[in-house]
Amino acid sequence: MTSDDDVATGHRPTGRAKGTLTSRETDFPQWYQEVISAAELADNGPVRGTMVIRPWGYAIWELLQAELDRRIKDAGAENAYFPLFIPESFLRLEADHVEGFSPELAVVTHGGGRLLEEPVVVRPTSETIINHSFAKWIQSHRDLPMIINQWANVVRWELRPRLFLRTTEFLWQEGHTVHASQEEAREFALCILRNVYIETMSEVAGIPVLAGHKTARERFAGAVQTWTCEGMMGDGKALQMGTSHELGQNFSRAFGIQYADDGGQLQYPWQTSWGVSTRLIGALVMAHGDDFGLRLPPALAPVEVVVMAVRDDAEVIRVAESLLSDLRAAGRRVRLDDRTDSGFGRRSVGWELKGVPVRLEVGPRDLGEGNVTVVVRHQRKKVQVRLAEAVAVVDEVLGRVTAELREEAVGFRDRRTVEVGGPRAAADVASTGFALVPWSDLGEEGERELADAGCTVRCLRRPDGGLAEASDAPDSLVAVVGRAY
RNA sequence: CGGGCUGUGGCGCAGCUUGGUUAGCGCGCUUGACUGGGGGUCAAGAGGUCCCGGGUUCAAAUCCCGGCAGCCCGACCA
Repeated sequence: MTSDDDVATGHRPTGRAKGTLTSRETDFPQWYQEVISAAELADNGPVRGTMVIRPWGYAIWELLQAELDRRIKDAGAENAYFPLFIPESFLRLEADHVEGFSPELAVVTHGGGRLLEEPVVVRPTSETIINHSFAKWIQSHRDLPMIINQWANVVRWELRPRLFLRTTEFLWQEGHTVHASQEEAREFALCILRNVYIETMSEVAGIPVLAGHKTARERFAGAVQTWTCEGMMGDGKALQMGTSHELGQNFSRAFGIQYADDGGQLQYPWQTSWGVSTRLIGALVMAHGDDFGLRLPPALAPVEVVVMAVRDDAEVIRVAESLLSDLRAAGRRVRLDDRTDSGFGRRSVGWELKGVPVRLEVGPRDLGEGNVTVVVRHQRKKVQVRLAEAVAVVDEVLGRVTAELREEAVGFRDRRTVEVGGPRAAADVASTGFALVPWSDLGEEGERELADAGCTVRCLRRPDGGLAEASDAPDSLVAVVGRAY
């Protein structure tokens, strides 16, 4: 590397300026909307609360899907698909479940031009319809464990929609499992939490998460225990990024799932369910984005390296194409930007907004010296390197992006996390970040007080940050309190 | 459910108070030239049921009535 210059030129640190994003500090929600639009991630759909996921956003989702799917299958799951439409009566079979979801159901009352005898609901989640199948499939202890995952869309009617974070229809993965024992079910729920969710969020997306279990108030409708991953976004607010539930025997009793154990006795099995959604794309935007746009970890970047031809020049194009094929041969997702009829600044800004981790600028000036320019998105640094070293440098840079994004996010989160002693202090701290409060200082009454102040217990953990065991006394745990999306 | 606000080219807005030729502006788009290492400059263009229906008037984006849609705040829900 022969030089090392910051490229932060010509931007305004605050406020709105022509052609740039509103700064995160000025108005975070406004910035969020602008990034999603400018990076071409998504548009609003014509029906309120619906979302058009554009190619760049969908490509991110496909990469995330692939990472998750591989880990889910490693955990022993098989993929399947269940219907979008569920008989309304199914929802009513589990009391807490129906009570939890009723307000947000979309219900189809007409079909084929006539009133339906029994309305069907558009799935808000698939516990009921999948358990209907489980009841038919499971007879013997030899059928267990049953571990099924589905990739699907679900609908929960939302009154306050936000792209990716809270939309009426969204895409997700939902896993549903059946086990012979409570311990095995619990272990499995935790295995998904750790080996699939936390690992993907931290190692692949570079987003650190706090994990723990929900209070009774925040628990999934129908679950006996809900485990969660909570991330801190760039404005200090909490985002629930994934949940894994122990369902106990609630659904197996409601749907009559029974198996004969090895002694021939009929038993109700123990279940789990778990899911993450396109909301994770919102997390990616809010956890890593800066005032210049998205910053993507390479594993989730539809394009890891863009090779930009600065000029329409035969030698420039030749070198750019040669770098392109070298990088491709090295297994990188790479794209050539040779739209030299469009301004260089416009193109640079465009790739920056989209969060492409590395740009390789190939121009006559560099080539004259046998160099190319490497631009590192997450640090906004430009360095000139020898042409022959370019692929190796790109490789080195891409190799450290995710860890550096994660370190930055960890530092930010830790600076905004404070230990306090009661609900009032917790609410205060939660206005900018997370408060850690002993559950014994809070309790359900303190939890209500927090709700009045606009914040919630995101999860409960051991004082050392570990997950609680069943044997842990509730009063020995610590609550993570924050304002939530 | 209560209160407030807004509907005008693809997007964001002005015009409405005080009715009057051809409804403007920014961004985006098209074409061309000059440019070119961070949203460049200039020129020429395309693009409109002014939300819908009715009324007043010689004349309505503008005034009146009704409807529809959306947004914000509050309440409710979680």
